[in-house]
Amino acid sequence: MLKLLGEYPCKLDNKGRLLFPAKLRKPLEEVLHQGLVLNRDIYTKCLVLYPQPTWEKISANLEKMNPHNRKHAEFVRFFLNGATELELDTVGRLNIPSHLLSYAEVDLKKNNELVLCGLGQKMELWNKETREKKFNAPDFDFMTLAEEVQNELKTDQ
Amino acid sequence: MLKLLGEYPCKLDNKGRLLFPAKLRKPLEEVLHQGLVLNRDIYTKCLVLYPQPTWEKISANLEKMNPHNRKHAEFVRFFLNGATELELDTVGRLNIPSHLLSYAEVDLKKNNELVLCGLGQKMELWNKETREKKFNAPDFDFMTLAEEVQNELKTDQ
DNA sequence: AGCCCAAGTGGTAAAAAGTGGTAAAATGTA
DNA sequence: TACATTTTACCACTTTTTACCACTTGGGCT
Repeated sequence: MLKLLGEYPCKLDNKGRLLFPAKLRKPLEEVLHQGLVLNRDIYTKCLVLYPQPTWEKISANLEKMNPHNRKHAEFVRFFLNGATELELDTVGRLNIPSHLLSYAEVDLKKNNELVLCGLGQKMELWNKETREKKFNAPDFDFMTLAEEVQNELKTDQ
Repeated sequence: MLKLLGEYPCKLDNKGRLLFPAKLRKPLEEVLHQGLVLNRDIYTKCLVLYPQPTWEKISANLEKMNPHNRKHAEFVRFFLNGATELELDTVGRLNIPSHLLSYAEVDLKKNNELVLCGLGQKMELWNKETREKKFNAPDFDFMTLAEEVQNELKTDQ
């Protein structure tokens, strides 16, 4: 069972390739040869990186959608459009398609600093700047969020 | 059953590694080989160090969250991002990621004195200075806090 | 078609950072 | 005081990262 945790700074080289952090390679050893799938995040301007086993669960869910329901079809279309299969090259670099980079607000000319974050079964890839802005934004109040979520959980039970 | 108690001063070496206090190693003997998880505290600028068994309880709660509820997703994102699995090296040192150090207001260049506190099933790691300021702050009134908490407990029951 | 340029790919070497360990100093204990 | 443990400071080694370089491929132009 994968449990990816933590934040890892990483950079793009001048050709737009991401050097995958060594520390994240270790917990992924088992599954890395099966490849990775990179996709847009649905709700925020970041990318999601799925190890193949996790991606398979996601796909399985998509299969359940009804292709004759227009909403469902539309969702699947959008969702699958961004997804790309990737592999680390021999040196441990990921070649990220430019349309995904731009979705994550990365402009190679301006900044090349990203953050890769573990989220259990998957990872998120953020533009460092975007991420910092998000967490430092005046309306981002983690404490209140935490309280609310905890209370919802309690009453759910 | 773990019951970690007490305050232990400790220091970072020049590489940012924390020398784990010998006195805390003993009560943890049983679980130390299973590893530790370090995370940001939700409500204050300190870090929380969970022995693996405690962390598992926490994770189990996170699993209950609904990934399609944006609030829940946001909470999980922020919470898991900070968490990192750690192990003591052969000499008993903990390698703390720099983004966690800075969350706890530790700047390696300026100060390297921390305090590790036992809190039953978990531990807290504080910047010594931050902690002293907190407890000495004029608006920190432990007696009143205690009264309030006790009363809330009574009415809850 | 042949040539040239640009972009993409794969790789290497040097620099930097991280890791593991040891020896000496300091502290605590019998 | 002498001993044992803990902590500090430092060193050497390994790994990771950075910055380059060179080769291939494909497209456009003459």
